[in-house]
Amino acid sequence: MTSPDPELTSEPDSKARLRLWLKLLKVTRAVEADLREALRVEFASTLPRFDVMSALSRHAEGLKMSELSGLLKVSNGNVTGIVERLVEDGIALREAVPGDRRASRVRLTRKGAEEFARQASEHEHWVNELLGALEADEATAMTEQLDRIIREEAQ
Amino acid sequence: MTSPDPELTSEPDSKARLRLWLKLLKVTRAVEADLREALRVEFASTLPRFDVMSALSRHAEGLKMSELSGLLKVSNGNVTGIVERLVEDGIALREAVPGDRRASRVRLTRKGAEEFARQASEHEHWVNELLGALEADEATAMTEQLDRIIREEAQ
DNA sequence: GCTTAAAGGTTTATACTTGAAATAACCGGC
DNA sequence: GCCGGTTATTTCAAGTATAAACCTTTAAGC
Repeated sequence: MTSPDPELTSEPDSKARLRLWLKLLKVTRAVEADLREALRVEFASTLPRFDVMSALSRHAEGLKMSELSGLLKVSNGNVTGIVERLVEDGIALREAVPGDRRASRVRLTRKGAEEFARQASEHEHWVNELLGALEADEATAMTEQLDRIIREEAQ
Repeated sequence: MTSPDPELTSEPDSKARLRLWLKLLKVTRAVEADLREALRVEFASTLPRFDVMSALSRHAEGLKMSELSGLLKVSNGNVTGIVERLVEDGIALREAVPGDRRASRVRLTRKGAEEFARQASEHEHWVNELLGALEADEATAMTEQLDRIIREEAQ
């Protein structure tokens, strides 16, 4: 178990980070796939819809389209279609913004809020199972490390 | 800094895992967005194409469509379209599998292999910068923790 | 040989995603 | 009041993604 000769084995740190990236991608995709499947089976819904509903539920007063796309970090044109379908399904509604005829404010309907409450509860349960390999304190520590990546990038 | 009264503050572990999941998603999406942008600007390519090329480069003998979709964990019909475009661009080619007229084997052309070599080198460099907030040993430790999630899930 | 089941792929319908272009409304100065 | 630039949003084209239906081909029983 001696430390190997650095001259012979020194591997650039970039390899360790590359492996981490590939593993991050793998975990995220695997968990996403499970969540998507669960949403589909249990609620006949999708992950993007859940994400939009989640953002709206945290802002009962409603969000402008651009605020929504900003929060979710997706393109502007993207939310147009998702909100469109949510409105068709009676989950969300759009209201005019007084004083600005360009913008509209999106918020959950009562039905949408109730529906999200049900889904969010199940969602938390699913995530808890999927990430159950980590103890709560490990999860918290990893969250903080990941936060450093976010902050470094933001600059 | 005393430990708070558990009766009042005890928060289920599921909240810690949920926060971790949201952060995982945030980091992965942020890094993916940067990599996609870089691939687009530098090589006029996309992440899915890079992923397929990467898988093919690790299997010079070629891969069947189903092997490819299995490795990348994407749907079967998905790779059909991506490979189609790679073939159009002279990056990949399909050959018949002797003894099985259903299957075909996909592999990189010489041009494709050269192109991938260039892209992979840059890719590693980008990832190294994007995850630079973590030291190599931290990255390695996190990779192992993530691996536990994968293994638990696989059961 | 014939039937049936399974495997390998493509096609289809639908949804999500991006970046870029288009549309419309606002806002400042003049 | 008009002009030019900015802002809010939608539309568009192309690509990515899934699940489900479908078509061949292969393999297994009998």
